[in-house]
Amino acid sequence: MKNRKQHIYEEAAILFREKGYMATSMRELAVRVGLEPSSLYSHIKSKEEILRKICFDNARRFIVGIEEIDQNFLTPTQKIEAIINLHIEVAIEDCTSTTVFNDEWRHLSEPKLSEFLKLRRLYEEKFKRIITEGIAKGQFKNLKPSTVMYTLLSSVRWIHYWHRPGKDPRMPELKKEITLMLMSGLKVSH
Amino acid sequence: MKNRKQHIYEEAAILFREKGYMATSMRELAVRVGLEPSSLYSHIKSKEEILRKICFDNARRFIVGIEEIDQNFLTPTQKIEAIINLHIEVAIEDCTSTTVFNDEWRHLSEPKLSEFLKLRRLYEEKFKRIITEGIAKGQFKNLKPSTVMYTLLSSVRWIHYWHRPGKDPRMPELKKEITLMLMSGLKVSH
DNA sequence: TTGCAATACGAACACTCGTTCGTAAATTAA
DNA sequence: TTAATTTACGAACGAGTGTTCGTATTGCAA
Repeated sequence: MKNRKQHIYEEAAILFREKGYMATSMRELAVRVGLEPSSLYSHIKSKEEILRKICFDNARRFIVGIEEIDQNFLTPTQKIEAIINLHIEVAIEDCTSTTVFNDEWRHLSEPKLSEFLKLRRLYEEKFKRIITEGIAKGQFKNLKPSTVMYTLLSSVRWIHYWHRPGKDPRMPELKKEITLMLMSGLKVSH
Repeated sequence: MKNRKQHIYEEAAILFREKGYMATSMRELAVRVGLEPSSLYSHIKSKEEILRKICFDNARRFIVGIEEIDQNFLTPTQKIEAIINLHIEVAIEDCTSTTVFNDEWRHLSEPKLSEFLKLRRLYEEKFKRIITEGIAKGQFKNLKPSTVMYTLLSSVRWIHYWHRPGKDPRMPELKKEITLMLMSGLKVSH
């Protein structure tokens, strides 16, 4: 039983995904980890601490991701394509915590909730700036940037939901198809 | 205070949307309705009954909607466009119950849960059949129908989340932009 | 081996949950 | 009016919640 702490986080992410944060009890989590409920608290401070870690780890991941993409010398088209691929990759590789990150963050309590929303707004601003640039350069259709962004961000959110953990050989194909569809919806038609 | 029952359903939908089904207590709902907790049970049988009504009313609405669209003499392109518009309209017109329908159905208990999932599968089959037809007729890109469907269904799901109840004059524009973006991602490029 | 820190446990606490029940008030029908 | 039905209430029940605490047990360094 090496690294119990991480084991707890992983099983919690699975449970939070399966039943939601609120419907998951610490007693249930304890069973999955193979401990008594009280023993969990030798490793973690609270239930919400688990949620916090999952949410902020994911937030950081996406912010680092978009910053790396943004500082490369790429066209707006290439940047958006890279961002879409980032979302697909994370959703497939770590679908449990992606679900939690997407759907359970609202159960964070203040002040962590505001902190999380601030990070998300930061990410969205970067995203929108790239879209605006693409429109200005005539590469993208002239649509409201926030509409484009929300539509793109939403459209990949079924993956983590439908995807089962484990390797799937059809992943590269899936990625290609989604990217093709979304990008040709975004780019100007000639 | 006419029609208390409906008032309860409406306030419940708002609360379920705000905090989620699990995080909403009957005592909280009672405050919103202006009753004591126990008095709620003069009108409803249980908390889950409320969730059931919201989920199945919405399911029916979409199934009726897609059937009406499907039996008209329309091209696959026109049908998918109509379905996308249906989703956008419902999301804007009744964003509270749409949120519940989308995110809280999993808290239904058996056998209602299976019943709900059966309805959803029915809807998805109809949806996929139209996509398959569109591909066969050379109107749509040759992509996996389920990938197309999930991407389309997901991509409109930010609306009910972001939209605030009440009339919004920018709605027709929003609808046009989303439809344009999604349809040009779906259709073959010439 | 001894000593110390990390880990595990059982019991229990304070609280919230959805719901029930007997009864009183309000509304409607006669 | 009276009689019957619907609606509202306060109190309470039983179950489940996250968490704490004192105390064992374990694993590891000296």
